[in-house]
Amino acid sequence: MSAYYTRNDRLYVAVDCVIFGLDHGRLSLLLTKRSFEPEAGKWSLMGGFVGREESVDEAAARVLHDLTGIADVYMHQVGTFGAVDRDPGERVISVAYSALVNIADVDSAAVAEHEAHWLPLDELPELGFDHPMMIERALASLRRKFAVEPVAFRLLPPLFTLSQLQALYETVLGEGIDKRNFRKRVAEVESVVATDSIDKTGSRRGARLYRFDNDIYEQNLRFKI
Amino acid sequence: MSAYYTRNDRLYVAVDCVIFGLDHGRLSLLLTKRSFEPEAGKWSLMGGFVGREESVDEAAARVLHDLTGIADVYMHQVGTFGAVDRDPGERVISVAYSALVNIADVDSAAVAEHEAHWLPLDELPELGFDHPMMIERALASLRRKFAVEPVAFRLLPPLFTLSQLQALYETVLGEGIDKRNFRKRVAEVESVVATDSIDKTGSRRGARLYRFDNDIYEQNLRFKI
DNA sequence: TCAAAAGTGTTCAGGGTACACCCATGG
DNA sequence: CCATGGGTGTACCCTGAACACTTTTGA
Repeated sequence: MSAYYTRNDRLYVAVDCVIFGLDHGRLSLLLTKRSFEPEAGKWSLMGGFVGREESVDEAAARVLHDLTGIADVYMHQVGTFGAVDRDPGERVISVAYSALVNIADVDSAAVAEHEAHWLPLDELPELGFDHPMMIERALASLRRKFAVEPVAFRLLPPLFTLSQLQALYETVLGEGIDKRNFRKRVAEVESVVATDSIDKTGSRRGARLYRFDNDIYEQNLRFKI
Repeated sequence: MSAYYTRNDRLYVAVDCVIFGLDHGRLSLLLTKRSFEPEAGKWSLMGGFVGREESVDEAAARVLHDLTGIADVYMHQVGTFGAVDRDPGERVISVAYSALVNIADVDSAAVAEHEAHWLPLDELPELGFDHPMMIERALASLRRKFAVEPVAFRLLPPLFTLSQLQALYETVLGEGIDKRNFRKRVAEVESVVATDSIDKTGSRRGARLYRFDNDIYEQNLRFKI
């Protein structure tokens, strides 16, 4: 360990996870009720400190894994929040991450242990710290991603109906979509493939189930270059 | 000062600035040759540590101001780089910022004092740390911004020709643009206004000078809502 | 007079959007 | 038999891309 930098300050660095999931068709966040100071009693994003021996990305993955039991989750940085007074207790800089999970994969015991709950985005409670800002930014970047990458399928179960897919797009993009135009577009995407299964839970008639094929998606990507 | 977090590690937090400028028509970066360890002798982005009493954004603005003498520069976060071994000397987490400046505004004395130089993007020297990755990410986000916001004008002098503007777009987007189509598009943008001045330095015939009117831009924005 | 950059319109194709009705089934 | 969600095709418009020649003037 060298002394190049000894004149400078060391600061606490934390990560906070904005965890998106689709709960009964509603876009939701996994939030916990804080049981300790500061901001005890308020809802907040799940967070943790970055240790000396782990990268920031690793810290985020660790926090998410502790809470949900899932590894290898799709995460990306939303931004770093570094206002001097953002944490009333101490000077803490936080790197916010956004994560997309399929709710069925979540270990409900781990979630219960942390007193975490899925709360729909359009009915969020009051949140502590600068977490509302983080969520806003995460949502904005989610919208952008939706327009470019096939991230929707990370929120959906392996088999899904086109109505579920459309509803998800409508929620995230915040606007209605014409059913025929939507299906026309999906039909042109080879990586969304029809299966032989039918979902009978959503309607009397039953709806065909589709799956997302990542191999096909990546092949088509390569082809474009 | 409380003791909520005393069990956790404190880390050095730095900022690094990817400073874009247009030098003789070429998109360039302001880089310095490091005179001290670690990575002494290599070129690097201009950086500095975040102090306990300043926000991360403030630290970035301070570093940029020290080097260029400019305040109120357009900056935004590119991302946080937190690999454990990214700095060979110590554990340092760095938040990269991108800045767009008009080269004429730069205080050349301050720049010289820091042994900084404008180096064209397509002829970059070997850089230390993970700075190449930061530059790559900054460039990607610059391209995205160019497609959405009128950021080009932050790199150009107050008066510019359409050829200069087109050349800048071509450099940043990395592809040629048809002159007539480009001018047609610009003509539809009310915030780019023709002036009565003519630039005689670039051609025998002379080219009309244009300016960007931010008020008009913002009025049109409001109108769209 | 000529080199060098400035400036100027039209045509066409493809993608995006608007729009309304029949189908299958369980209760 | 009917309520409920599933599923399907067409016409039009508008944006984006391709494309080449004339103008001005300093040297």
